[in-house]
Amino acid sequence: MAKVRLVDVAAHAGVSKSTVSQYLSGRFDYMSKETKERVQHAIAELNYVPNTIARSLKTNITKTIGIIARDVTGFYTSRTIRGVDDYCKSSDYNVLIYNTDFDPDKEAQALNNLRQINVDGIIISPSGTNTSLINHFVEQGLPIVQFQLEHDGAEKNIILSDYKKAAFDATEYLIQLGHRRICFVTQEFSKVKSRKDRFLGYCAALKAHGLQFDESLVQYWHREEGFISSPLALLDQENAPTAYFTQHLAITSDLLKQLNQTDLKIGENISLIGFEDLPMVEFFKTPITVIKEDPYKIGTEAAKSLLTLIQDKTAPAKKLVLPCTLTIRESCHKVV
Amino acid sequence: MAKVRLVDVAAHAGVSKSTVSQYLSGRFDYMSKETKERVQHAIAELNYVPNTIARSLKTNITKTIGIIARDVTGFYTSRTIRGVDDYCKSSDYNVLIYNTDFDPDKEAQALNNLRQINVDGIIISPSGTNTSLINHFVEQGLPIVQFQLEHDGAEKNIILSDYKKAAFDATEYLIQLGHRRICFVTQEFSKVKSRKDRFLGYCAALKAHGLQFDESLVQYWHREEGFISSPLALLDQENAPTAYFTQHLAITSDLLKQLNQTDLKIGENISLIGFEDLPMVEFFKTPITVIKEDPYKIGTEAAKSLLTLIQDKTAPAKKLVLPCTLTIRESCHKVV
DNA sequence: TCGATTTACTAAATCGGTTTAGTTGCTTAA
DNA sequence: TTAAGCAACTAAACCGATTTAGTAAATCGA
Repeated sequence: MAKVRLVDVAAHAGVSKSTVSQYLSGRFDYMSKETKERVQHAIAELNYVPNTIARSLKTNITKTIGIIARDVTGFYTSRTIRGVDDYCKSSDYNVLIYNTDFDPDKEAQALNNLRQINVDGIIISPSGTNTSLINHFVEQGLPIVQFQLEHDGAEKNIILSDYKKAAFDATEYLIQLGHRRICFVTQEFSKVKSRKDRFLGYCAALKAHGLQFDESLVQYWHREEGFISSPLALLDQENAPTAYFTQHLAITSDLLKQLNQTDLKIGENISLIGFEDLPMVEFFKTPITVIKEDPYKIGTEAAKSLLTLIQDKTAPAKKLVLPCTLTIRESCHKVV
Repeated sequence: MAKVRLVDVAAHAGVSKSTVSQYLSGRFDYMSKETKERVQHAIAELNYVPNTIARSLKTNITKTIGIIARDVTGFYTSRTIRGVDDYCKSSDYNVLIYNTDFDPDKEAQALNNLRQINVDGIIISPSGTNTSLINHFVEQGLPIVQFQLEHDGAEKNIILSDYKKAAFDATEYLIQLGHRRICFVTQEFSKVKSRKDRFLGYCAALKAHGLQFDESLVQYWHREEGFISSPLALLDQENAPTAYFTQHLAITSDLLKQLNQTDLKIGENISLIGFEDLPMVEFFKTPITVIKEDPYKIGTEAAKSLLTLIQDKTAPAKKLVLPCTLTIRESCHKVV
């Protein structure tokens, strides 16, 4: 049973290839009702399924996009991917995934691969290292939408959360609970706007409430090396912090591990507030108060932007900033 | 700057298309060293990147596979996908994802879509409803590997965990802690071998330790409707269970919610053991003891099997059953 | 020395569609 | 009456590779 091709349908219906092709793409401009029905019948009878690859070769449209993100396994990434996928599937696009594990080389590899196989567009959580490659592709007409991380020179077509406001809100919430010394635990952020914004939000909240910014309360964490110096060490000094504000899930998790080894009780004599929601948090010893983003929505919005760009390459660049929500649970105590 | 095609390379190197093509596919059988170098040069100079689509059209090879699973967002699924993806990427295959959300229609849709776009193979966690469609595709020569769920009439090329032994081990562990009445909480399993196996393992352990099987200790859970009757109700009856053995993450989670609303203390006066590991379990009020599968490995093994099948369609069908590990945490107490 | 091999290539068909530029037979309008 | 216009198609070029069959020159064996 050889595959049924368009020619077979044409022969069976007694028309030309062109006519069948027109039929398939819904161009009925000058097609008689009778012909239309004959083609329709032939397709049904032969159980014809068009060959997508042949079509792509001619049209240069693959109906496939790629998503490049850190790790499907992650809470945030998996939800973003799900959002992207749902939106794409509803518009008949397929999505290819690429995990980068924060590795710029893998990211570059992913970008190049995706271009080589002619995807119609790419959604990427950029490391910042491949900005010029991305821009190069964009210039060549390959639509790319970014999310999660904003870097200098790459502010177009990007979906983000309102990190600054979120950090402001979280900090203010702690201040209103009576905290005066809030430890800001972050990755190095000088080159990443999305991380800097959080810091700015933190500072703004301090200022708005007449609090002095204290350099020593900014603690750094590194993806490979962990904490540069343990944030818990601060507790032994005078003017110890009463709250920790962690800037993403991995940091929250690492700090949580450390806190669990002390006698401190989170939500009683030490507070913790984190960026990004956690899975299964309802079963935690102390459910953690967090700034929630909406990764699923980020995914759908990114996909929406991308498909718009694909359909109309001249569409204006779009930067979308989604609100975050402070989700209060039990990890922050009142200070008197 | 028009795209560089194979003809351009050929012209630039002063050879024919065929020669360049041979070069690209590494068929140097009768190629002079000089020609080889000229082609190499031309490719480098023109920055030539082959058009994958054109190649696919002729070769009928897309170097793409599809994975159909429940939901990327899930702990188990995301890890399986990661395994599949890692293995595939290392062999230069791309992977397309399809989420089914346990919906057989979406599953059928996914299968049909993937076939239409000519993927080289499919990895699927089958619902059981589309067995004939799957078999039909397999007969037509499309390699398919299944995982996670085994159904009658679909026992070939499948990667599973050793559910029976795992359930035996978990049950035995509870028995050795002194439990005599263990509530087995499960989805309806009559049509799903992978679920039935767990039940058989449970029964076997009871029998091995001279315990009587009690029908009333089997409780059912349904994906949409939740518990058919609350397993907690059993606690009010005489001969109440002292332990719950939940058959997958969603059930564990639902039961956990219910238990958290009682005065019972898990690991002190009620025991809970679950199938499938949980994320962030180290931060739980009571870290749950579970039977761990290895979804990542299931993914890599599934991909490995699939690529083998793709490379050699006559390769023998392979059924792989991976061991599980009982990971003891703090949710099971001793009964005296 | 001459046909048979072998080496090193190439021409042309092919994959299965899309699309452009026609073609043909009827209607219209002047 | 006749050129223009239009409806309803179709022939053939094209997308960019792979692959088969074939060719010309060099080498080989007897």
